[in-house]
Amino acid sequence: MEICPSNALPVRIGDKWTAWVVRLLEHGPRRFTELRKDMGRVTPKVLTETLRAMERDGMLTRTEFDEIPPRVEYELTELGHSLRALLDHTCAWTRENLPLIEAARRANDEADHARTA
Amino acid sequence: MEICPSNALPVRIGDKWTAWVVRLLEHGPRRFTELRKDMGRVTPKVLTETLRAMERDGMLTRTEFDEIPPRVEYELTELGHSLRALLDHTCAWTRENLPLIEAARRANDEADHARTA
DNA sequence: CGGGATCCATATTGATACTG
DNA sequence: CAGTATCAATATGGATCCCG
Repeated sequence: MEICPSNALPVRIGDKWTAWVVRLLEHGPRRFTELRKDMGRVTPKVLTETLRAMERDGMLTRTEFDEIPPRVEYELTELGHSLRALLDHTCAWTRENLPLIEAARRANDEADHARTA
Repeated sequence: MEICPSNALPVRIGDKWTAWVVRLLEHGPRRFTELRKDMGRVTPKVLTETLRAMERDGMLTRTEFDEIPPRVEYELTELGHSLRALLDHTCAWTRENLPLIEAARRANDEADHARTA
């Protein structure tokens, strides 16, 4: 799945991994390890922190099943889905404008380099 | 001027002060000290960093006038104004949803507290 | 006036190892 | 499987002082 470049710049939803989690949950509940495997390199600690923060803010629910081996599922709430809509919007903006930003950056860096040289 | 609560949660545009700068420049160019005075407590170092980063990304222009005492003006570019539009959108989302987030937070914190007690 | 330079406090993220 | 615990690295922001 392609995550939009919003992770690169310049709009951030929550902390570093929040947007990613929203994307991975947008089509239904997922398990801890599924999330972990689909997100670049997240340590379990950081993923747990992210999920707990999102749960606290009402963005998702955590459901623990009483089985062995254990199973826990995370699912977006309505509020979480509303956040997804906002994410879509910022992704659209980023897709449209990131090339302009990168062009400006290249131009400015080149100018700086010319002045230094 | 009332800045929207997006500084609090959960969407961030650029670094900590970027959104603030966009707001302060949306009606025209401003000078360094004007910006500084209107933004809570920013040290000149951090404000300079913020402005330089935004300039590099093509969000604003920096114009130096050859006068004594020195005068420098910062002004949003078209790209900067487009960022302002995105900011408006995220502010609207936040205004709508922040109460829900805070309610969820209170509810969860209360539940945790009850479990601890 | 508009910063630059230096040093410091803290928040955020990651690495690694271990467990009910 | 789904985490927790501990420790370390780093990025960010701030304090303070100084200068052309």
